[in-house]
Amino acid sequence: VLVSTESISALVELRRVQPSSMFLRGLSGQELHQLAEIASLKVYPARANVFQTGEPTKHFHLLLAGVWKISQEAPNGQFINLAFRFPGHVVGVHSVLGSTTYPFSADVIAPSKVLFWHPPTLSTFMRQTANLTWNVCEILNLALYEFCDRYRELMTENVEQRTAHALIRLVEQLGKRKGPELIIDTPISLEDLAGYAGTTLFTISRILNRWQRGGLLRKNRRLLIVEDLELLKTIADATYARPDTARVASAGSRPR
Amino acid sequence: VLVSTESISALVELRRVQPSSMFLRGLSGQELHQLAEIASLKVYPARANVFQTGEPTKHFHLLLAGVWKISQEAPNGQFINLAFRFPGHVVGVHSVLGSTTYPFSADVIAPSKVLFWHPPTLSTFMRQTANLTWNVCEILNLALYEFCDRYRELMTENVEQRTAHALIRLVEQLGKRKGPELIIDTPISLEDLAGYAGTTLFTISRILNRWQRGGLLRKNRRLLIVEDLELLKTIADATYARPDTARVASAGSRPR
DNA sequence: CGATGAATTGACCGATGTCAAGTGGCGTGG
DNA sequence: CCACGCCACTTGACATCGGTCAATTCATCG
Repeated sequence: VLVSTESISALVELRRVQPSSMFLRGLSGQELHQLAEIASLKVYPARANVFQTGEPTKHFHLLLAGVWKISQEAPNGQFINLAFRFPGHVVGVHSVLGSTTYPFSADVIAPSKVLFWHPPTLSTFMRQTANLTWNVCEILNLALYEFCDRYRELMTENVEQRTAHALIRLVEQLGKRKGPELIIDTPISLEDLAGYAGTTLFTISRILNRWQRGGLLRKNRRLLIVEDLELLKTIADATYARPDTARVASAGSRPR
Repeated sequence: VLVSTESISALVELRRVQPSSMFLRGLSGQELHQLAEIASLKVYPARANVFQTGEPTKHFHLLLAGVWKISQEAPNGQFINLAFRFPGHVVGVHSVLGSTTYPFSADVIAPSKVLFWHPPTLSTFMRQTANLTWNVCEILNLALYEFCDRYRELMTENVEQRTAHALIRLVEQLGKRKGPELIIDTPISLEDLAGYAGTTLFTISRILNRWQRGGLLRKNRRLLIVEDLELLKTIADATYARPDTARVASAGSRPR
């Protein structure tokens, strides 16, 4: 049989990300092979736009390397970051379930490599592959959990707590451990962070600087180093009974 | 073969709700029959609690009649309504995906009838029934869409718009058309509404009364009648450029 | 008809968004 | 290699939405 070089490298990539991908969990070598045959490979530079809200759905993506930002623009122009996507994650699940336009935009934050599929083709394959359908169920279920959590946080927590939660989520996904420190070397703008935490870049700026003065983290334009994850978690869960004033990291901030 | 009376009535109920249930869409008579055999039937009175956050997962539910409220309590005691559930909806999808505790509470708002399944049993059946797994995928996908929308709304819209959206969602599900009016005869407390719109019962009270004075709706303790759905939608989508003052339904409200 | 819980209304105020005016680091082009 | 300009970020002043609490009023049910 004919086997294209593209499907060979696709197979190599699939094997490589399988351990870190819910999408590929439990698939047999045979199934990976079939997936690879209908996949294509592509590379994106940083800052590229992959697709925009409202565009007709062209592809289902599996991220192999890099970081993507999934966002929406509100009618008033404000930007909301629904999620960040990392290697092993999929983007555009809705496409295989019959949705014909993208309900959000995807932008490349760190140079990326992806496999992508033609939705109807993948959809057909999924229907024959019980494992794959099940995996998609689990992915959606997990995403739903996360959104419920973030919805509740947005509704009940103050900006500082939400920012802490946002940072924790980020650190868990792309923080590189180095002794007691966690390093994020993907340059995420304050605006992106704000859109993720549900606030404005002004407020984020104030909070991060306050935390920096308090020794919770260090940062510059392209690096963010969390020095005290425990304190961050304390702030995030600060279950103060009521409109409390004793803010953990505010102690010793600016005099007035 | 032996067929219990319970599984017979379960089958009758399954046939009845099938047209309005995403969960049962496309299932064959044979499959419905098998589902019925492993199902149980139960009735709940209004105000009953079905399960609480954190309880071990006992059942997967399919609502046949009535209305349920799915909620969480925030650490500070505030109540959040994640969703209302109506006939044809399922509750506790996470249980068949291996989750062992309920991440939310379910309470009965209007007297209800449900079919329920033992999660591992249903899980096994689902794995053999591609259609069912696919349906669950679509349900989860839709729920995810809704939460993304509500997340964005919570982040970008003011309370009046969010309240409008909440009311629209309610009316679409349980509004009974009567001429130009839409009647909601399920008594939903202001507190429940507040938890659904992401605000407090005080603010909800003020907004509903303002709308009532503006002729958008009428209400009493147990009935809510939307008289002008179009206006409601206008308020919900009010895409005013910036902190605008010309609020649609505020015109002609209280003198001060 | 009284008790109970739900809803109303007012007064207050604080967290956080908005806007304006810097500041500084980085990359590009001369 | 330096200088310029740009863009991301910072910081302050201010306004305001909507949450909090307290005091009533209202309906419904026994």
